Amino acid sequence: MNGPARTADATSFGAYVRERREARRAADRSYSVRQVAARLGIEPSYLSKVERGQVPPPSEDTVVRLAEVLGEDADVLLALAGKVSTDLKDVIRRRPRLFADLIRELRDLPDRAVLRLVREVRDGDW
Amino acid sequence: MNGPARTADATSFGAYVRERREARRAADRSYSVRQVAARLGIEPSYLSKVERGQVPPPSEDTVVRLAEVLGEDADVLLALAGKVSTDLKDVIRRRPRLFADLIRELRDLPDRAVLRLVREVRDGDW
DNA sequence: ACGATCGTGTACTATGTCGTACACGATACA
DNA sequence: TGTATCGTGTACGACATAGTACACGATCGT
Repeated sequence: MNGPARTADATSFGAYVRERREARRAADRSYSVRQVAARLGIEPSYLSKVERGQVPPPSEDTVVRLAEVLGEDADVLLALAGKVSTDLKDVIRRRPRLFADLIRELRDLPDRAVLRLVREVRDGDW
Repeated sequence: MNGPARTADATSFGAYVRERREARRAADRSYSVRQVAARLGIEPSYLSKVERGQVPPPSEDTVVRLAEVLGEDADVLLALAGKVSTDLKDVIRRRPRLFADLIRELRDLPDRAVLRLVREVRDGDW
């Protein structure tokens, strides 16, 4: 049974979104809770509660739209929401043995090693 | 009233589980629906419905226990269930930019290329 | 033959996810 | 000064998830 320790940190997700939205707002008054909510197609009161961590982070779709509106990286925002993009999960699901092994192998390696791998794959002829 | 819980997932997952359980059963009579369900800590009628794809695949925890009982690979069984292990998701969540990039880079590479990478990481001094 | 075990049908439910609907008082600004 | 916009509180709901509980007739082993 999964305990509550596994739930996403609603507070840090919300705080981050609020901070980013407020930053945008300083330059563009249209980044109010109400108008951003309207762009996302959700209720203002709901976005308000999300930003204050009063409710858990929204669904994947909503988080992705939020990232677009705020000009943030969707994968990072999803991570803060305790989620992983469906298209990444699909990659693993299609070849579970291969990708499960690889990811577990890389789990404890430092950023620079993983980064080196990314570049190697991108530049080499694989 | 049970809704339209009919996915292609449910069918192939269930069929696979049934086939594996029956295979075990040929050598060991204790692999009946009832006794396996008892080992998993679930109701026999539920396992029966799962195997016939009448309900969606069980929770991650239950799928993992099922893999143990049947001697199957948990990641593969989870994949058939349309899921990805929480510990793999955690790896991505901790360094989303790094792992999102890497996985997308590897998405369309052939098995052999990914496998080569796994071995390279495992054997080399990273 | 008959009790133990089998697989499965029907009915029901607790909890989680993902929001909506509307009202209210505060604030901005023309 | 008024009205347009603001953020937020309270209440509620639809649908998904992940099962349980129990009964029934079939079948297996001795």
